[in-house]
Amino acid sequence: MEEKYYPQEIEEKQQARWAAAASFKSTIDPTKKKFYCLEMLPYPSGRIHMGHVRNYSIGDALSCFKRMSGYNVIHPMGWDAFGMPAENAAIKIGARPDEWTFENIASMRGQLQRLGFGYDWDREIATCTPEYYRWNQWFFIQMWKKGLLYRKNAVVNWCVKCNTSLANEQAEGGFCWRHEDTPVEHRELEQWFIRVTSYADELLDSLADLEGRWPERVIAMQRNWIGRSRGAEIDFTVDGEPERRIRVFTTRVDTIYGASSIILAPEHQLIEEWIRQGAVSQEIVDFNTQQKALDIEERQAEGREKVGHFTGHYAINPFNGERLPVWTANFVLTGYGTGAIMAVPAHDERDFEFSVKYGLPVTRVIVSDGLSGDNDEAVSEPFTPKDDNCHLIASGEWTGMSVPAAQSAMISRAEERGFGKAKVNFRIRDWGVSRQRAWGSPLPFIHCVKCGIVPVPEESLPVVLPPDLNYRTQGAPLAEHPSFVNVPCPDCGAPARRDTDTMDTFVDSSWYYFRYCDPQNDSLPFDPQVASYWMPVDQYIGGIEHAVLHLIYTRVWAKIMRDLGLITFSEPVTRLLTQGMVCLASYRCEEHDWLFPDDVTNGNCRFCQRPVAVGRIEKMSKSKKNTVDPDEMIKIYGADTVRLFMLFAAPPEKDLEWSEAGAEGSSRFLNRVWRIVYKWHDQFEGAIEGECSPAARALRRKTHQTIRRVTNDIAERMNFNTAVAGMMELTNEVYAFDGTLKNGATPVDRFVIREALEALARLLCPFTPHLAEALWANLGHDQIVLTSDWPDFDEALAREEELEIPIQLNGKLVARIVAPAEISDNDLIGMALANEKVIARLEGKQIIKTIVVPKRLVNLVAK
RNA sequence: GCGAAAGUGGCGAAAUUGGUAGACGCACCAGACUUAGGAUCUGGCGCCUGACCGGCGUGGGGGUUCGAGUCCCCCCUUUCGCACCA
Repeated sequence: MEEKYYPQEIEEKQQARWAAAASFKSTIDPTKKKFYCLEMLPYPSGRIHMGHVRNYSIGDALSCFKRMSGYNVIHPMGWDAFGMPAENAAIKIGARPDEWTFENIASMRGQLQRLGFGYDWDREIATCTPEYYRWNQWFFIQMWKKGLLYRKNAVVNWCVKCNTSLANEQAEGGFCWRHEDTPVEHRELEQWFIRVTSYADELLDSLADLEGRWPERVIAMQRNWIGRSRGAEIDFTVDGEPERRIRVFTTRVDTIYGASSIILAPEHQLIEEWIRQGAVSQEIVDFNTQQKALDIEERQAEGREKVGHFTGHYAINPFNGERLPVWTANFVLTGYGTGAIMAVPAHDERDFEFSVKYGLPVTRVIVSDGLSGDNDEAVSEPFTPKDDNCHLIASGEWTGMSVPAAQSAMISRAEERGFGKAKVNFRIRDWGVSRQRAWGSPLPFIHCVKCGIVPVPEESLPVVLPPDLNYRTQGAPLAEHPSFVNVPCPDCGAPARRDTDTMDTFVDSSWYYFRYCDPQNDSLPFDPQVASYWMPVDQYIGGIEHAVLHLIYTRVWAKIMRDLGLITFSEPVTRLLTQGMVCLASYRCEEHDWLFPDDVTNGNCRFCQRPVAVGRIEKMSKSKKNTVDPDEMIKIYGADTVRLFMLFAAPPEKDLEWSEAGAEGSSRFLNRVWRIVYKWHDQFEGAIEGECSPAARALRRKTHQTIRRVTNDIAERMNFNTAVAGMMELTNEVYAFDGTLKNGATPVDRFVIREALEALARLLCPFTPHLAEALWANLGHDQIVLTSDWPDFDEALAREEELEIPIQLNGKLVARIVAPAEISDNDLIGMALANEKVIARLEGKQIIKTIVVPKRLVNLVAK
């Protein structure tokens, strides 16, 4: 054994041993319980960053622990390999996207291997290979046949930087998800859509099953995103044109007697029609033109003023025959509900604001129970509770009914009379999956003038992306590739055109982890039998940023696969952990923007000498110039230290601040472990279990307690940070015991030390696998420790013999006494009462009550 | 504005069921070893009080309890998500 710890040497050597032994290869074994541990696959940008290191350190620690605990673990890795950066490289430097991508994959795979993560590389996939995207195409054809995929002309979100359309999830808040400073535009395009809305109810309802297993935050975000609201659609006829109806959506049909106007979105088709017919004033025409010209950002600007105009038309309230003015206004959204609302100013904040501004009447129709309520007094603010402690007033025959009762009764009436019906609306939309990019999965469809849209026959899949595309063109590279575009129609043989869009890359990541189960299959995306062994994923680990992107799409995809008969379950991910970000302080100069730490001297900008705002601690990012390169840290400290720090510095779901001093602390600990193992590794001859000295017994106890604690911290809570703290304590105890052996160690002492060090080596496996492996070998073992058993502990040896028991007087600590662990309550009280401090403090007082919590404390209540 | 989470030493954090607040680590201080140490080992380290004794202490205020970081109510702050969704 080397006297000093040389991490780089050890790491290379142990990685070679694992590779030679195929330590992380997984195969189906029906006799063993499986555990599928999955981390979100990276985009092959070229370099891994600290966020990846953290993500994968967590996953690897758990995988290793589960493997050692007897599970048949599958722990795969792959590449989300389609996407914009490769295409940009093609445009900027003339690279071939496939070559560029595979080079990046090779270098990142090397980085992951140097970190020693235990992946089964035989299962590796890259989503840009025809062997993979072929199955995207296959899925699309199955969905098309089932009506789950369709094509329509639609107004879509368009990012000018990506130069493509985006799904709603990718344009949240009006900005592109990849370019947070770029507002999306509206464009009208013919697009492919996946019918996500037909799963909306199920997506929402089964979130309840994920509670306790998925982070509350993610569940809340998905609930909000799906956004189900139950209400009714009610038809108002246009006054004077009884055949023409305006359908509104409302969740508060009970307030309909308080409606004082009907408001249409500027894009509403009736407005368009009236404009065509010249049935509205020039004012309305101008307003309409102006509103439609605004982009999403402008329309959503904070505090935007509500603006509207009276159209000159009226509509009839079907419940009471009242004649209501029809307006058009900017705050009514075209994409939600019917694009038309009934405004009830007394019971809706937006309607109130609008109606007050334009002098529309405000009529109360709901009041709290116990109040009579009338409309003699002006309404000063809207009253919006929806609970059943309110009832209706001034509402004809419905007056006096509770809100929920009125809602169902009024919907029934509308249904009877044919002017309305119950209706559930969702915020979530169908998933727009067309992308006007070339580096993506081609769509397996052919457009024929005679036959329409014809799917490519399954036996001719995959539709391969041509390797010789010209990316440096104004137009679409795929459309400019004649032999790709011009194909005969599979049905009639006439000349036809291939679809030249590609799929959203979120399609690739929606099902990639199913492919890991059966990565070579060339007749199906995966064998259902094989998937039924490994799936669902037991633990998924990744960033929160995918809460309503990937994590919704992948739930949808599983339900689609279930309906295609490929799987029998509906939720693909049993447990989800969203790890915190890796952060570092950032620096910003008002003139030179973000600065590297090296460009800040004495708090001033190196370029302009202006004082630098010592920025907030922010997520590491290139644009903020606060990144730390994992490779450099590995060179300095070794992979084990970097991994240990990632797990020790904070609990996994919390943000973590990278700290060089903290990394040094982790390194110091590993060196400390190494040194004590070095000191003892050849001292175990004649070691024998036997009667221990008190100090030796204490160390044994600590060893067994530590095994118990580390096991529990990982298995029950995934609190790797406290597990590490436990191992540090054990190490400290070994040093303390070592310090007591000035006069030499007995054979029993040697046994106890070996037991502690072997336990430590095995407990370290999930955290610092290379070091653990090297220690294990140096302790005289031939087999690979990472694939050996997790240590057991002996409850009897872990049990404390004596306990320090705090004595409280009226809940305040007055003394601590040391008592045998198994002492009776009465004896413990006796010891407490005999304590000097207790006697002094009790003087002149009477004990009223005594509380004993066995093994924890004694509380004397006295007056 | 709505929703969610969080607030504990100089710092990162522990405290698993209401039961010794601050484990473990960083930084700092002292001692030992040493030619030297930014190595290593040992000790100290919430605040006030010179030490003891004692008092205070988990964002602030109230409450429940023998006992509250933990449970309940009100308030403040921060972070995150949503943001005209009728």
